[in-house]
Amino acid sequence: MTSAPVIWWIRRDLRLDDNAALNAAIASRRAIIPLFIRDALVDNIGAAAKIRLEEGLKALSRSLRARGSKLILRHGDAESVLLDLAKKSGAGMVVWSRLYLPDTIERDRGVKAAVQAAGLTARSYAGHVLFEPWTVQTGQGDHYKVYTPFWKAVRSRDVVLPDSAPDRLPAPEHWPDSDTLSQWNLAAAMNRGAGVVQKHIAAGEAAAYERLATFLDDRLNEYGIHRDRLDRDATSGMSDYLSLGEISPARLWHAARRHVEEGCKGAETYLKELVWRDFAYHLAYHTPRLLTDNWREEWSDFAWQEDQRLQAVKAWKQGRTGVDVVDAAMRELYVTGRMHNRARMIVASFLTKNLGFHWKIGMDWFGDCLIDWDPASNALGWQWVAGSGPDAAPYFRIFNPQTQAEKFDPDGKYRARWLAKNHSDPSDDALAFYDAIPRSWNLSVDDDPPDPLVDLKKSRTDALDRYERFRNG
DNA sequence: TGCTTATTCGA
DNA sequence: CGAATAAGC
Repeated sequence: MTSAPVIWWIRRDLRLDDNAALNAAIASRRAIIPLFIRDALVDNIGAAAKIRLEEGLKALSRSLRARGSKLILRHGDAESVLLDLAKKSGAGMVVWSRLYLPDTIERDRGVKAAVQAAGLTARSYAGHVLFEPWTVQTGQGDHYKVYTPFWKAVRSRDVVLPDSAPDRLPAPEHWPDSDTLSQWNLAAAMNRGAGVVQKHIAAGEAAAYERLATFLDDRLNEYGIHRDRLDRDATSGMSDYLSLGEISPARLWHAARRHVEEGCKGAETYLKELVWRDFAYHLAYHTPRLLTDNWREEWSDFAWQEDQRLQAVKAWKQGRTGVDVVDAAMRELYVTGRMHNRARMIVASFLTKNLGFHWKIGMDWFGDCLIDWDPASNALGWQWVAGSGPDAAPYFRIFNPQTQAEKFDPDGKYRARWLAKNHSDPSDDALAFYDAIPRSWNLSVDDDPPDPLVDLKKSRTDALDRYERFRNG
């Protein structure tokens, strides 16, 4: 290859399959320099997400090597890194997959302008979502604010059929310098046993497809029935792969659509869940305050609990609320970096309703602990539960954790798995929590089980009273 | 993608 | 008298 190389700027598309930016680079018949930049936006992600990113980068790096290529790592301001690398490598073009959150849009706009001003070609491509936010509109030309009409608007749409991964990526004559992952030490952000979370991660495209195949073969048919069960492995498990783009939503869409056509019962339900992710991006794009503030602006008057009860927040984070299903879920989060979707709703309702704390407190904790961290989905989820978001229920919904546990963990298996209490022989997972926590928490497996932080009945009526006061101004 | 209370149903 | 159902939040 003698012509100027093209830089494939990798951000949240750690995949070779179905990657329009990569395919454009290949179509250009130039040498490709795969580049990941650790910039301020990367530095800002949570501790668990950083560990997950490190594992994802390792997997991508291996996969690139197997195809005669190499992952180049650089840190610093994206614009300067790109311009510097382009200059030193003689690259004439930069390609990337588009992202849709305000901070990434702002960064990418600046980068595109700077790259073009330097005389290079900059091209961006779709792929992180199924439907780019500006492509879904109501009859009035507005954006959708309620899920069901959004779903109806997109359910029959065509999604471009994914391209498969290239066998080889043309390499440049000289590889530019690269940082190393050990230099970056992304795990250092975690002030606790990173190894515990790491053990639960299976990063990379190959792992994603393995999990997907199992899901499609063994679980999709019953997905509609079992997906809410805390005590079963009945969910897709695709969220962390989607978060880093190790699998494309289009790939999942087509897999599920094929199963719908084959009469698979749960496939439609799964498609709906996949489209919720798009809906979240869509709303975050059109109303960015979704990510940081109450989507319903009148909620700024809501009387959240004040700081004097922060002990309760601490207990929530540490899985010591004394409400078993809540504590089990919070420990699952801390140990694995994941939490069952149904459990996310239960703990969110408990924090925002029973304890009365602002949803942002919970969202920030999720941001620090989740390996599948996705700002749009999380903001939508937390605001949906709190009641401050779009598509809210016409009533003030308060989950009863006890009822939820009986419905979705009828034999108590989920609770027993994550809680050591009342068991002479606690599970490995329950014990792992004590390896994962920082010493400063000062907790021991021999501690007495905590008393319930609040009475469920009273905290419910208190929450309803707060809501009534808010509604009546 | 809920919960509670009141009411009806059916043994 | 417990289970199913309906209404209202």
